[in-house]
Amino acid sequence: MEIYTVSELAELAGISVRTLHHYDEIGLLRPARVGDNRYRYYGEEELLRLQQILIHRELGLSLGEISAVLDDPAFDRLESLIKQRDRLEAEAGRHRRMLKTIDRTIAKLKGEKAMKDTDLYSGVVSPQKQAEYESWLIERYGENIRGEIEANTVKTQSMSPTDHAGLMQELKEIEDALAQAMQDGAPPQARSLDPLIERHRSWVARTWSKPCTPDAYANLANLYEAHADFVERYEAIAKGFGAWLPAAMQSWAKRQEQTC
Amino acid sequence: MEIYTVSELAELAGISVRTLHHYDEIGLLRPARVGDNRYRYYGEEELLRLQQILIHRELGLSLGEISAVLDDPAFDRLESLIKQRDRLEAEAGRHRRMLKTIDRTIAKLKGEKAMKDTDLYSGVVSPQKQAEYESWLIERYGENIRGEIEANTVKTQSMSPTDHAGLMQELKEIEDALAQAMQDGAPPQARSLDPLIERHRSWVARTWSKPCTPDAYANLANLYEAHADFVERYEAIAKGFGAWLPAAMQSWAKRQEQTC
DNA sequence: ATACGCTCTCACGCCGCGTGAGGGTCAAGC
DNA sequence: GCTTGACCCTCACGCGGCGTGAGAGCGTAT
Repeated sequence: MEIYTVSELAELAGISVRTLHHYDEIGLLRPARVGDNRYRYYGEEELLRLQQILIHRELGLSLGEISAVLDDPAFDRLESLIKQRDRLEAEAGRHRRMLKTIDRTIAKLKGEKAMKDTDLYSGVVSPQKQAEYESWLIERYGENIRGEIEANTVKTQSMSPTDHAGLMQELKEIEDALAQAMQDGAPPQARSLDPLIERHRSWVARTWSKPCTPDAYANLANLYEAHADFVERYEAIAKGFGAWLPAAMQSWAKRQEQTC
Repeated sequence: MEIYTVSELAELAGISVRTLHHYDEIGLLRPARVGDNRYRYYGEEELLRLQQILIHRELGLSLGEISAVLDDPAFDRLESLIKQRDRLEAEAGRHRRMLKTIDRTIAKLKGEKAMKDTDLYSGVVSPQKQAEYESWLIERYGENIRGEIEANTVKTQSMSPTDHAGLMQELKEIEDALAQAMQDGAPPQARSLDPLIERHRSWVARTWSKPCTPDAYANLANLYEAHADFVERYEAIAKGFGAWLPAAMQSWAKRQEQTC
């Protein structure tokens, strides 16, 4: 059994002694033993836990989240990874929008184009703020549906035509596949739909700049169901699809929550 | 000429009023005018400056750095924007790579769950651990190492159980011999180890589909040293082997490079 | 007049530690 | 046994980038 002092473990892991003290303070990584002299001693197990901590830290989790994750006996690595994936995708989307914004700003500086003030900020806004804004929208879709649509168009306008077309093409493919499934007689609750619904959710996650949780996804389904514009749009794809799709989405979301 | 109050500008930019106050406090973004009532009023110019600030902030500059950059009289907006664009693209690339890595890890974890019943033989590390390990590796050591990992796992996965078992048997023999040498008191730098180390390198070369140069071999040693799974694995063979083996590998690699 | 929303200025709190200050502990050498 | 120097400890403040009140003034509509 190997035993490490603070500085040994710190050097091994490439972190500072202070960091180990801190992790002890907040109960994230306790020493295996503490001597009479109050020296901290760590063993193999703590080394492994520290590795886990550092991995999650690199992926951008806060220390609180990490300790929750690691101390959850039913810690699901898969779920955790999927969460990370959604975060990354949202980030990537933000980056794409920022790129477009910068390009347009460059164009403006060169005097080639005029730009509206609101356009200056598309993509530049902080992720938290935008996330807040969007979840707010979804919570209150009923009264603010126009705002939502407006925000959406502003957003998509800030994309290049080719990007936008590609995104729409992808959405169309997913929707067509879902409509086909419906026409083949699949009930909205069918588990066989899961891969398609997952693709759909993933697409949505990319256009939002916040993680699309099952909960949020279910809210989106409600929105689809409640608003005539959306119903119309989906009915145009296939008869009954305007009701079937939200049902499928809600069914999927429910199952996700149950398995949590 | 447009004039904005704090809350107007904040909403436009997707930031908080407090943030504008803060930027005023630290002199990063001063209002165009301040009324008798001490209200802050911003104009077009401030709007543009705020955009610059937010872009730079997104790119990870501190507010101090941003103000230094923006207040440099030789500051060229166009040039700066182009630089930011480049950095942004690099960031986006990193994100894409991380996404891929996570996807691969997810795929593997899902495969593992589905095939849990058909758990034929245990490899070097459990596939679950390995999946996690790979994403960590790529985070730490970059994209270039991915090819090697990929080739490695693909190869071992595509092998018949008997072949795989044979390979593992051979590896075990080499490692046991090395561990024996260590326990007999050989320091990692001993030249007498060369034949064994060469056998080891040769084994590695066979499992990689890429040439295993001394340099690559030294990198592998670093990995062995850095990751707890490997350390654990080698410590299980013999106490201290987890540190000794990488040292021996590195020593060998160093000598190879000198003789070149 | 009064109510409501916007604005202001303090001023403390949060995270993830860095960076001392001030003092004990341990092994080695004189 | 005594010093030296390298460790270790516990406070405790500081930083950056704001969030989040509290308490008070301003502006406009009814």
